[in-house]
Amino acid sequence: MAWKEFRFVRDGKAALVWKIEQNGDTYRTQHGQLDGAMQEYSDTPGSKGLTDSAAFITPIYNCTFHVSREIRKKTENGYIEYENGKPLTEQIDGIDFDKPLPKCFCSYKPQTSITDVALAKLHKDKRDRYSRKYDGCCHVLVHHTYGWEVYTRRMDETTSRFPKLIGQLNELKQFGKGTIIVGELMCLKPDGTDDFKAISRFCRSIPEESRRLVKHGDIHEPIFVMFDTLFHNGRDLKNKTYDDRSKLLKTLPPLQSVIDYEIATADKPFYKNEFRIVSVDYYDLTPDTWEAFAKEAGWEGFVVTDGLAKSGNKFYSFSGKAKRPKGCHKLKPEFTEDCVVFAASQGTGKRLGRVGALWIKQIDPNTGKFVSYGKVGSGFTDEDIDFFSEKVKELDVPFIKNEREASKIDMENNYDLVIEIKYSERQEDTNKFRFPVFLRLRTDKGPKECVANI
DNA sequence: TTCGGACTGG
DNA sequence: TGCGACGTGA
DNA sequence: TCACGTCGCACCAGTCCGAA
Repeated sequence: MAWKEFRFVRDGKAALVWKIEQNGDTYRTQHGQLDGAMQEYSDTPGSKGLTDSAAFITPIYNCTFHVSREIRKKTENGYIEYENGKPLTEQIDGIDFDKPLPKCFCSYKPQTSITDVALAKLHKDKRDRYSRKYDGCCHVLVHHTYGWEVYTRRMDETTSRFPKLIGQLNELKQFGKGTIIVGELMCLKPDGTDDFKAISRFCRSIPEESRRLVKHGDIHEPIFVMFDTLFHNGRDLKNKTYDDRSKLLKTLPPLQSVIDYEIATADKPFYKNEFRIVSVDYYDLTPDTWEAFAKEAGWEGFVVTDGLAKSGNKFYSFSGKAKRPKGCHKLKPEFTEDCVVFAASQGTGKRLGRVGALWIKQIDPNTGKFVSYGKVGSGFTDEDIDFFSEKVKELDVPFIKNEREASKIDMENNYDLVIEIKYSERQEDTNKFRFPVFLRLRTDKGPKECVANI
């Protein structure tokens, strides 16, 4: 079968090329820059469902499904199909407020970290601005020529979930047509910490169900916390400084000012009024104080931004992927703990035939017994993967696929395999790690020393 | 009723 | 959400 | 040589949907 070719043209840089070819039950992709070296990957998805059942899908049919899904993904990220070096359609590179935003539009994101040196310099120059980082769902508000619309981060139009929000947006005269605002949709617990579960449930349910959840009081009406303005009254703000842009946000009350903890009860909202559009909270912090402050409050962390930074071409993109401009960084407290490996999962793709992830357990301090706290698959180098693939073979560590198989394993049987991981927090009910990352092997520690810090 | 795949969001 | 691998170009 | 950009692979929790 012939290759299908797609390209993504960039300003002042070589175009990106992506090709895909299906051969029976296997497909290959190639990617790289135009006229540059290409990297190749291939996959054989295999069949799906039980043989002889109505749902059985042949390997070839399943492969075709995977291929069309890959093509859809690339198309949604702004790639255009090419034939004989000619584009079949036109690539999107601007915003038309008469139309819905394209799927490939994407706002910038903060960089995942900042070095101590860089942060110290920002502070010394008095350019560091600290805003709280929220744990909600990122959304984009757009004032089209035909009114306000709400979009998810992936540019799915979701306005019908937010009748109240739209009504309130229409009263904000400072944001005219041709405005794009990015922010976080939030639910709060009575103690003021972020309720990610609640907002997640609201955003994932079908719109009618979302509204029903609010009506029945299962979830409070979400609040929208603005953290930046990309376009204002038709003007692109990519060459404005952060301080300039934040003047717009400061025309709204910050989140903290609309909450009254005194009136909060388990089932009663604790907002001072009905208004659900606020600005981020700014804090007067320093490189030495932010971490303790965040841990004490139980918050995700902060975003530190250079007040004089301009984002330029990294302000937004039409590639479906967030750019990370200079001068905007996350500050997240980090936690590390030791865990015992009790099983492994088979890898796929480039980890095929090797270990994909390690299942980890710790001693629950309340019962003194070992409990599974999930698995870790990130943070491994290629050498680490080779090392652990050998090690699990040597120690005869079982391979398992899911939690059900994990529950059949005798947790009190220990392999002498202790690793240190870092994570951002533990999940609320299960105490499993959220975003676990492998750090290093601990040969100096024994299984009995791995007690969960909960 | 239960389970797994597809998908999304972090 | 996280990370590492890889190719490219300053 | 190193920074940057892109890609691919891994995590947990949740909803929806269809099949067993």
